Amino acid sequence: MATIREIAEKAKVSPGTVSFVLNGKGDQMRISIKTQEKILKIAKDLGYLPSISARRLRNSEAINIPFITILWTLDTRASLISRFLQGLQHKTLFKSNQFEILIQPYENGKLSELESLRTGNKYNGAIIANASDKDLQYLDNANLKVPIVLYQRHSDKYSTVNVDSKKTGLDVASFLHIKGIKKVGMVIPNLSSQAVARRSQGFIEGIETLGMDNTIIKNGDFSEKGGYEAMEALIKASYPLPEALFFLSDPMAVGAISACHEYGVRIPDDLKIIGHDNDEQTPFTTPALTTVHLPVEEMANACVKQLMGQINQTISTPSNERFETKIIERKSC
Amino acid sequence: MATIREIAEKAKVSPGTVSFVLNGKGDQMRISIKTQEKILKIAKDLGYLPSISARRLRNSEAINIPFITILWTLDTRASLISRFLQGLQHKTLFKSNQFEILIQPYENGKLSELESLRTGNKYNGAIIANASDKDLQYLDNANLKVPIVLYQRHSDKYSTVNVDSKKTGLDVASFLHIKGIKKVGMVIPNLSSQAVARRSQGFIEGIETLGMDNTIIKNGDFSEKGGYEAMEALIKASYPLPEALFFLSDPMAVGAISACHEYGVRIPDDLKIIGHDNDEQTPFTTPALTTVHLPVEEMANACVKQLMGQINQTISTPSNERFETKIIERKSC
DNA sequence: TTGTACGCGTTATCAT
DNA sequence: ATGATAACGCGTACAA
Repeated sequence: MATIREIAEKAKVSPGTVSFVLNGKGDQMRISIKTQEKILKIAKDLGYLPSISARRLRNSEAINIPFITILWTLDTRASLISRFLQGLQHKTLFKSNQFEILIQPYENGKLSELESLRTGNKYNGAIIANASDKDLQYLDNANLKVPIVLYQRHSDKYSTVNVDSKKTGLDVASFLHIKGIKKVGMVIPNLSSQAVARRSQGFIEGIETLGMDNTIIKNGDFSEKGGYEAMEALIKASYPLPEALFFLSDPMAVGAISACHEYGVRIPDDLKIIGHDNDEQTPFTTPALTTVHLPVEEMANACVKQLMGQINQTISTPSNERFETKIIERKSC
Repeated sequence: MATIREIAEKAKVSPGTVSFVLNGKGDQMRISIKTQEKILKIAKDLGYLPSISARRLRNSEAINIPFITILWTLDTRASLISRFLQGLQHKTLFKSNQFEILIQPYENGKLSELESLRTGNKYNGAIIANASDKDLQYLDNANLKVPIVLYQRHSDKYSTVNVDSKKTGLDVASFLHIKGIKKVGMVIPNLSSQAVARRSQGFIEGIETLGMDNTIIKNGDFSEKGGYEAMEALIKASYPLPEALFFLSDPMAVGAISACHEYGVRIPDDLKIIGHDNDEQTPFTTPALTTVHLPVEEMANACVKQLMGQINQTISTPSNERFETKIIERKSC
């Protein structure tokens, strides 16, 4: 709140003197001890906070490096952000110092409350990681000042980096069909997500086209715990288990495997399980988890490249970059 | 690189006009279409990048909010950063908008190359997540302009948020001793980390004091893969397995469990396993992993609070805040 | 020690 | 109808 000029006024010295003292150059500039102490005390009393913006503005003999922000919701799966950042580590994107990364959390559905997207006074571009349908609707009507890239979402207005989630669902259905499976199920985390919705839709469509039986289970939590509880409920229910279950996130599948061990359900003999994401831990479950590889790291890279292109004005029309998912067959299915 | 004034010069208009046009207020301000197009073209040709610093400086009728940066090495375990950020989500730290989070990666051992710690022109304070011994040595002699907090490290010069890693090692040794175990082993990731070194040291000391046998295995990788490979090598070696193994990270323990299943080593009957961190997945391994709970989330909070205190100048002397680890007993040991 | 110009974008006031 | 001028925000550094 307090500025150097305010401090200068109170201390009856010039702004320059205050700057020198606060930067530890007091002795070097031969400012008297008394003055220095006075200045330091006033700064402390006023809770002086140096303005980074002013410093940057002034000191930037260096180049003006763009700020990129990652907008992610507080309920985003933890592993996403870490894989996302890991993706940026490679390809020397980070090391090249072409941009700075800012993390901006926001509440699901409240993207509209983020003034900074409209004023553009916090970053040069934004990657929006997990927009809910409500947020997407806001974006469709909004007039933003900064370029954005949507991760794992579709849009006609903005650039996106995405996979064909519907195709993924179809692929999984087909994968199960080829194995001769007739009765299948899907466990869906209970959240408003375009990707999850399309994946489910594709799966259901595939199931129906291929003439298989389907059970859908909704569960509130995409974590290990959610998967465990969904699996437990299924086991305890009176009707028999399907032959295979598709979990829409790997942590859920991991939780489910645990529940199966607990209740004596053998995988893959009694029940086959397939997850989604190809998280780092999945080759090491018992049995190793068959899952859908989501190229998060590559997509993270693509997001940054897209965004940098827009920021540098070398890209002007929104593009939809699409990556391929791939089923990684291991032991669980 | 290019500024509004440069564009103005080339377009033979005033800076204000350029600003209006680039912000989409051209029509509103009744700037002629031709002028607008000219300005936009020049801006594009020059690759104009708005200076966020200048915007912030100008627009901040709002308060000056401190920037906090998280300095993390490119080889930091991925789960750390995600649990760290998760920790900040709670306690409404994030939501309160008291600060902004910047992510700054750096190469292990090259903290000294980060100019921003000395110039203070990028952030008001830094949390250093995984300083190597070399980095700590640099910090000990350095004269920084911004306050810092060290996570999981000890220092007499700076504030730290830490656990007693040596005590953790002792605790684990004692825990195993109480179970009547005589022959134990420890699998250590091969990296220069104060925390890992102290944990090992405590464990070895405990083992010796309690008169147990010890085997130490060094492995290059703290991931699931590293644990799997270490375990595989142990199983294939000619000498018999110890009764219990202490893995210095949970992912390693998860990998080891997988290897045990693969080779028919029964846990906990043939071999007991204890991990470290209490990562989210550990209750869901088979058998559930006994591990040491590291309160990452609480520590993350403490880091921010410490740092904010220093930034606001309400805290001036470095403090060492210490948290407790706790053994979470499950089925694997 | 002081005075002051500077870095850059914004915007209210003023001028054809 | 079209646009110019200049003050401002805040810390820094050079000349005096």
